[in-house]
Amino acid sequence: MPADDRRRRRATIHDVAAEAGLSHGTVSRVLNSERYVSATAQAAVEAAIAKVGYVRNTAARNLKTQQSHAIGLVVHEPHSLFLEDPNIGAILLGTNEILSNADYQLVSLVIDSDRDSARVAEYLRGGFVDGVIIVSARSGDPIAHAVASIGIPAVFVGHPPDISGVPFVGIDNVSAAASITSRLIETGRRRIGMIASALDRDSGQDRLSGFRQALGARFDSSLVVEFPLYSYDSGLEGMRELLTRDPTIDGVFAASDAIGAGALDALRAAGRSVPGDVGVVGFDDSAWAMRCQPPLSTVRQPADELGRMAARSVLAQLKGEPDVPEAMFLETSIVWRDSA
Amino acid sequence: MPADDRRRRRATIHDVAAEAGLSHGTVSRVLNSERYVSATAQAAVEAAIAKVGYVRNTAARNLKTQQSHAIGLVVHEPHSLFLEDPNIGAILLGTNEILSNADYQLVSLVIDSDRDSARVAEYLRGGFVDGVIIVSARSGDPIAHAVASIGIPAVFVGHPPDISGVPFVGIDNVSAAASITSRLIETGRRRIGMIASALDRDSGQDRLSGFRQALGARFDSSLVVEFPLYSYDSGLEGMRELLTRDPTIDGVFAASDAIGAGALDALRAAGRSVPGDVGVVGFDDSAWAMRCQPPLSTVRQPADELGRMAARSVLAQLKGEPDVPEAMFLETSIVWRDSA
DNA sequence: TTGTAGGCGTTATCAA
DNA sequence: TTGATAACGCCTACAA
Repeated sequence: MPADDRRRRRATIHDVAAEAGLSHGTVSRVLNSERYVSATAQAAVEAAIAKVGYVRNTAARNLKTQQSHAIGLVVHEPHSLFLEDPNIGAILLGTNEILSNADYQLVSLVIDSDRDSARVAEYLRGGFVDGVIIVSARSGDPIAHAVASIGIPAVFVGHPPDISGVPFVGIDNVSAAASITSRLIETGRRRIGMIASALDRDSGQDRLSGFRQALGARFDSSLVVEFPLYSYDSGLEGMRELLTRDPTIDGVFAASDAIGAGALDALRAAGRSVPGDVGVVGFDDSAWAMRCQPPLSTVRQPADELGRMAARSVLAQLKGEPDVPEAMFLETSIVWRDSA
Repeated sequence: MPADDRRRRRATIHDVAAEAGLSHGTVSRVLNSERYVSATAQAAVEAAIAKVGYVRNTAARNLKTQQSHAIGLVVHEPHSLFLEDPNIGAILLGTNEILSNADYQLVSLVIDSDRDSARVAEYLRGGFVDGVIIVSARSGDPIAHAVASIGIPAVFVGHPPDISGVPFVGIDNVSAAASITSRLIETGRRRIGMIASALDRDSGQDRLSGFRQALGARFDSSLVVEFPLYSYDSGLEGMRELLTRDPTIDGVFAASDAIGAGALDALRAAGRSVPGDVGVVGFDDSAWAMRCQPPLSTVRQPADELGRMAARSVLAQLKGEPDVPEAMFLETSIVWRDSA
């Protein structure tokens, strides 16, 4: 193929207009499928577009319309967890699906430091995106507050405890946690502990609440250990600690599957059998759960659908739809495997 | 906060100019840190920018400069694997780090179907990105060919066997595979098989070549099974097949850790001990490897650095640097754990 | 060293 | 139903 082909100027609306023998105004109307275009004009324009290989110049469109046609996905998570957390990937994919069908571009913004935080806040303020989806915000999260104050269309996937007025989608962590804890009780466990985590987020708080609620009077705060991150290491260390506090412990609710996997390994190292000596349950139904020995009983959360809902919500806000619901909960279910 | 604050028009270069008592030409020069700006002007402009809260309008800039200041990251991988493959996330993070420091926006483009393929090709052709990084392309990949023909600055992370002339970064899969296979031999395994995968990619092909090369005359093609995907299920099924073909098999090279994890589970189900009866090694040093029972000996590949290198390469091409190397290899190392 | 003016490719208003 | 025409905010010759 000839080298000069590569550098050929991109076709504009004017080229299309010339080719079709019409004005660029008409071409623009066809492009935006407005009313008042004759069938003849329509056909001529379409043919011309194909002929000259026209594709719309986004920069020009964005400049004129004052919109970026992009939506930001803010993930506030240390890099290592970004890779480990199965929900984030699924949310990303679900979001991307809806957005790209609606001709919006998804821009991922990963925050891993305070510097990133400032950079992203500036980015949002700069109008680089028309809307924003915020995943796993914590209380006191600067981005969450920036968003609330900028007044840009936004939606939280899981909401930070200290913000209101911004729509969010999520699951009912309290009842899901209560429900899986109950089954630990029903299978006869007497001394049930929890490895709690991410208490600066609603998910972390609510899972702890649900646990407490299910146990009622039998709740024993000395059987709860807390860690900042939903990670394997938290599970490893947490389980060791729990074993020290009460060697007779026979049931554990891990706040995430990664934690559950760590707990399982700590238990094995301590010579306890699962589910024989100790029953363990997790949360997420991530790849972790399937891979553990034994496979983990856990709560399944529809992360991809969460992403889709979030995307639909921003889109609705962008279109100025009147009744965008502020809270949307999706159903969870329990997957019963071998660990309890 | 007053509601009208939210809708206040964004400051432009003109506002800054007015505030600073200069022309917008000068302001623009400061913004682009050009020569010929007096220290006085510089200071005045900077103060004015802070005062009016100016942030540059990307659309206008892009329209004028005919550049998008965005780089596409094309990931050609089914959604399910996108979530499982640890390398992809790490590549993404590495890429993002370099790009955002250089004031470029990373746009992730996930391809999961032929329709996506066409959409993305169109996207690239449309000038939505100034350059593109392509991960895990296969031979015959339409995107890879589109990129080559469009002539847009590009780089492959791992290169498709049938394209040349486009720079790529990668690891030496052949020698890494040969090296880990050798250690299987050195530890006394006699009947060594391989669960190969992704033979339509250089990584898959090369790992098989390395395996074959290490075994030399002892290579036995009946001990090689092939699967399209680097997945846990491939490992499960592949190991079962291998066991059927030769029950005396005592060594296995899994083309990825996910495959290795599957193989381990199949072995356990078949009542074989690892590393007692059978030695197993993987590839990637992903989270899978650590979590297996027993932990997997494997090849460590620096995925994040691969991402950084790729990003630097497109940036260099964009700047028109003369000697952008066409092939860049990064070192791998072997992580010896318990599975062999 | 600074100011002025023109145009990047759209969309959108207004006449025709 | 269509065609002119004027912005959108910025960069960049060129003139001063």
